[in-house]
Amino acid sequence: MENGLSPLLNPRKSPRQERSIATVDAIFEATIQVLSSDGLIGLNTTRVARRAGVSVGTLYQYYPNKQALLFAVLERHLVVLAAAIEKACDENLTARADELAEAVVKAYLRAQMAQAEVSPALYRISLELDARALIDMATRRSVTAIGAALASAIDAQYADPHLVAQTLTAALFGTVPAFCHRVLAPADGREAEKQLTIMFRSYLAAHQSGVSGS
Amino acid sequence: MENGLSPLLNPRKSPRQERSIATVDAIFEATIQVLSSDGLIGLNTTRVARRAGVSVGTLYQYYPNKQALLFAVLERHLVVLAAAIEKACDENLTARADELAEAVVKAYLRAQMAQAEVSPALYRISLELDARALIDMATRRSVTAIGAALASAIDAQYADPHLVAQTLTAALFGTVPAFCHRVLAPADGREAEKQLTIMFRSYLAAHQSGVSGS
Amino acid sequence: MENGLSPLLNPRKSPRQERSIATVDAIFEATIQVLSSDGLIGLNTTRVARRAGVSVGTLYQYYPNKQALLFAVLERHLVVLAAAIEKACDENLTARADELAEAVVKAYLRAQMAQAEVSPALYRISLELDARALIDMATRRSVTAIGAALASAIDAQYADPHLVAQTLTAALFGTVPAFCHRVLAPADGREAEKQLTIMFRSYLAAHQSGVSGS
Amino acid sequence: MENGLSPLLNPRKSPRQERSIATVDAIFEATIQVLSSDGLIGLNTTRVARRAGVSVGTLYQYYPNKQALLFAVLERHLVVLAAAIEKACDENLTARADELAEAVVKAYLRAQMAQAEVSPALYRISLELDARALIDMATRRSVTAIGAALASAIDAQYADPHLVAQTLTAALFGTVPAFCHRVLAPADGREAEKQLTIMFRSYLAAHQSGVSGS
DNA sequence: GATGAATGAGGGTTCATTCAT
DNA sequence: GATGAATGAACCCTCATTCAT
Repeated sequence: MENGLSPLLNPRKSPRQERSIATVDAIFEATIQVLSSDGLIGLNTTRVARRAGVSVGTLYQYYPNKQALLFAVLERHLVVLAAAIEKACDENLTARADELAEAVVKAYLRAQMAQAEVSPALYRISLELDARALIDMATRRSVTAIGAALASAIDAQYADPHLVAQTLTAALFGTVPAFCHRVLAPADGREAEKQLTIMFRSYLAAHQSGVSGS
Repeated sequence: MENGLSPLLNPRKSPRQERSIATVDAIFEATIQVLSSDGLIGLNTTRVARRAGVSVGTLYQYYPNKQALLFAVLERHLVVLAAAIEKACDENLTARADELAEAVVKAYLRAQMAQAEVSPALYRISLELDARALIDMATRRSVTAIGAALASAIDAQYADPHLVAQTLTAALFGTVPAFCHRVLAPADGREAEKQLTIMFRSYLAAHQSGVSGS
Repeated sequence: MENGLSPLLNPRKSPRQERSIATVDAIFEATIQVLSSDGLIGLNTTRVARRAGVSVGTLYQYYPNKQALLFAVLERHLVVLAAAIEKACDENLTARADELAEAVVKAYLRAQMAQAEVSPALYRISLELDARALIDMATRRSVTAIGAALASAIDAQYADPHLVAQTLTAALFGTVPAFCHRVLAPADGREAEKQLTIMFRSYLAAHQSGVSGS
Repeated sequence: MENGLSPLLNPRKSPRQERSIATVDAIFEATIQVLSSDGLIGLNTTRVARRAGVSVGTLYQYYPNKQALLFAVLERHLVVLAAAIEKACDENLTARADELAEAVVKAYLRAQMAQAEVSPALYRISLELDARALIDMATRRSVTAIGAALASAIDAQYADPHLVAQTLTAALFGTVPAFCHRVLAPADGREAEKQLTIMFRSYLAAHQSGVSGS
């Protein structure tokens, strides 16, 4: 919240506020569009404003600076991802570990795909200075949710569910973008999902039986 | 610490050439330093030149433009990573799958750690336009090496070693940076290595026995 | 002193547009001044902007690059010249050839003199790459106008009025600058006009009688 | 001479001097070649040196700076033109005026054509600061030579042969380049020569009969 | 004398941000 | 509140010229 602006959460609004909100949204969407079509490098405030159908001045009335714009977009992206993982975990609180693995992988990938347009550009942003806080937020939520689900899994005990959750989160937030960026060339989404699911399932299984390598 | 520029590998060199090589190297190292300390956004040719102790003009005598500078750094990084993986695979061509998994994870992480200074910044570069080719090169080498090692593994058959190799490569090139960037906060390198090894081993084991999920 | 930029001829304009127009004109005039005082080599966008009393950024809001600036100035110069010749021809469509010669020479010289400040510098521009199109435009207009006037001249027939028109145009656009640039040192404008008129008249007379040399 | 350097005239030379002369010539020719192929804008000292097969340092040993290089080329060009005109005049000292006209036009055009490669670029140079002196030299020689020839022409008296000579010189040095630069599109050299000759002849004839316009 | 690596001032251009209207 | 013209610092890059070797 302190990082930039997140004006997306006010419940009640006056007519004037409604217009404001429409404007904020227009700018927000324009940012995503410009990001998709021109990339991070091609994104500048003038372009965003034009695409949003407002003037630069107006843009600066709602977002204090360019970073805030990008942070807002990145934030929503990460919030959506985190929420998807949380939902999958909540729905599998008392499921078997392999069902959990499948659910989490599917949820994450579905959320990613839904925002496929922007995500490449967003990864650029997220690596820029100070997005740390946002990413921490998202991964923390993911780790917490997965950890809780593991702790309550019906079929197994984990020595360190937090550690396992961290690993899965890292693999999720790390590997998937790698898949996306055609590291895995022929990998249509389905195949990626399948392989990741296998990997997660077997990793969880390994931890259940207490194997701890090296 | 070779030299980072292809056409400079001649064995005999005049004093003048030596000076050139020293300069190229200085610029190359300065790029890494500036990247580490100021980030990709804070990197500009003037700063790099100053840090290298040369003038901008000199910089442009050896690198045609700013991108070339960044590419050179990224290229060396990726080449080192790919070579490390290849070496690990070669040395485990007739080993068991779990030994291979351990070796590859270890090799990759060691190589990463050795270049820890730069790697955060490099991931920024690699997401910029046109680094595609370099990344393709590195991942292709990784996939090929791992695939070959799997095909010749002593203890198992894989229905699709290439696919498995691709997945591991993606997990490697994707997850590890995520680990690095404190997705996994308390994860010291050791722990990351341990968990990744477990994950890889179990994933390979899953494929050996023919489990294919979903 | 119109405005030098095509899309600004709208009759009604807001205060903001007026400011814009004033700015464009200021930049345009500044370009001419800098060209006159510092020459083509000494002209740079910073200097032009400063002389116009605006910032470089503003300059680039109205002219996409330095060339565009120079082209705008050159274009207006050539348009004025071409218009002057056309007017002289139109007014002498049914005159005698010697009257036409006199009128054309006088019109061209008058137009030149009126812009004497810039013309030296402009000839530098016109020799740079891609001014071809502008010069073609101007000479084409001149050739067409003179050709038409010759074809309708009351006292003579020309075997090839187009060729004659081309020659006169070349002599006009070529010789006069040479005069200007003190090839003809003591030649005040009057004398140049007189001699050129004689030359054109006699050249036309030679063609009337069908003499075709060599 | 004072403008830059003209090291082309030393009659006797030691072996060392011979090598020097070879170098100077190589640089000189390289300048012309670069001028022809890359234009004035594309000409820089490094390129010239490379084309000459020497180092920049060497170039600067023979020419104090870039201007000197260009001046040398321009000077030779103008010297050749002036010499051609002088020769034509000398050979027609006691000829008829129309023969003189023809001879001068032909001589000038021949000389131009012989250097056609460079002349476009040279006109760019000649318009840059301080080529004034060189151009004055050439035109003065032309005016003097033509003036003398007119004064001794067998068939006519001229009230002011100097003025006539100046006009012809201006037309020559001015119109011809205009012809060259396709003001006169279909004008192959022959046609240009023919028309110019007609123009000069008739102009001279007009002056013979004492017509003085306006 | 010859070399070419090094210099660095200077040029063109961009763009985040401001502020008068 | 909205506008968009104006700003100017900062960036990338070039090239005439120098000088240690």
